[in-house]
Amino acid sequence: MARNQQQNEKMREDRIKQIQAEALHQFANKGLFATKIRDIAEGVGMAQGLIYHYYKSKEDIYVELIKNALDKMNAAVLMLKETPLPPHEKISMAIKQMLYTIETSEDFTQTCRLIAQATNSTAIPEDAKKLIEEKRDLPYQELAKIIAAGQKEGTITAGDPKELALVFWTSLNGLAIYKATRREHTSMPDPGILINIFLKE
Amino acid sequence: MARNQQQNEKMREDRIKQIQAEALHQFANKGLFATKIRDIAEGVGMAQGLIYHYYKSKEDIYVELIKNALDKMNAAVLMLKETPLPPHEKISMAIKQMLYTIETSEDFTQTCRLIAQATNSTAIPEDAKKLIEEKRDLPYQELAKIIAAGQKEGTITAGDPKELALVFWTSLNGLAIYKATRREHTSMPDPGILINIFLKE
DNA sequence: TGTTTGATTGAATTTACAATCAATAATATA
DNA sequence: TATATTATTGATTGTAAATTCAATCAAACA
Repeated sequence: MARNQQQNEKMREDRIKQIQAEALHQFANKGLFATKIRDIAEGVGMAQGLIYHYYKSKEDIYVELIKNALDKMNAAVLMLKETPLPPHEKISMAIKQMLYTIETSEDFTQTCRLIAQATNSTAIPEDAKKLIEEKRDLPYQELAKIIAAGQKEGTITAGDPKELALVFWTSLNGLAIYKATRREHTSMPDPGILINIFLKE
Repeated sequence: MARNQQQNEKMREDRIKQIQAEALHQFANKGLFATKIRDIAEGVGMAQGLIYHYYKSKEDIYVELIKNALDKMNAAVLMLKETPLPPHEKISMAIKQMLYTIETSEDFTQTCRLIAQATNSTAIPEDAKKLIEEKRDLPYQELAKIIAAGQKEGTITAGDPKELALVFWTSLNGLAIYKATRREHTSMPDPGILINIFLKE
């Protein structure tokens, strides 16, 4: 009836991955509205029309990327949560890890950029808004829990855990965004600076 | 030859201020491309065509707003520089001041948002890119100088002044952006958390 | 070999919007 | 009052871009 099922699906998935990769790159750099379907198609090396064989619309691609980005971020936070380390070591590990990843992974900084753009604009698809609404608070919440646990142990600085978590996440996020726009010219600060905010010496 | 010069110019300036205020609001919320000239015109309560009596193009409005935003930000930093206080007090004053302004001034958070969006997109007018290139480094540089001076006096934490300045500015910026998208629901952290990063006790 | 299914193309269609423009209104000055 | 000047409107124009579509291609399988 049809060509080999597995091959077919593999091809389809490959194409979709290509489109996603190119779209992430374009959306992260230029945003939803300045990115043209033609740009994405050209980037992948296919005709514009073919994009619509795989996605219903530009917005659909965008929404899927937003979902993936938020999920990836939250998965990382949940992994941190599950790591069998005392709270203060979780915090210092997370800081080092994130700074290193910002430094080395363009994919990661672009993901941060995509989320930042979406979070800071009211002109995004309804579905994207819902996803952000649902998912953006998890990092703050989980970090606040870790911080509170560390405070009980006496290893983490005093202060409202939610406020500390807010500073933690916005700082690292801010650094990722900063880095994204100056790849070559900058490097991340010493993790010690940030670790100092949270750990008692 | 013409109607009273002063009155004419006053009217013109008022109109321009109206357009700027509305455009800042729209651009900050939706970005350059999602904002339509009609949106701005409707917001001010004028016909679309009239916008073009005051500005050559949508991009021109945008570039002017970017310029104003960067200049405002830099003026604040230069004022801090000139303030007759020892370095560590400048830093703690700046932190308190910025957190308070974020909390109370929507105009300020929107200005931060506008700059953030522009900085994070490659799809902005050439002129805007140039302005950003020229002007965005001043806060980092001036803060680094203040920090270095405080370190000499022994009142500010050790560490590369540039790195500390980077953390300072990205953190506060990150908080402004965060606040912009959640006006009612959040308040800023205790300034002490941030002050702790920079001052020796 | 012929049929079916999915991949692919690029031209055609449609829509949305920036920018222009001709016409009108309001006011100042001569 | 007549003229000049600027403000204002909203319809018109031109363009760019999203989406659709008819046609072709390639591979599997009967």
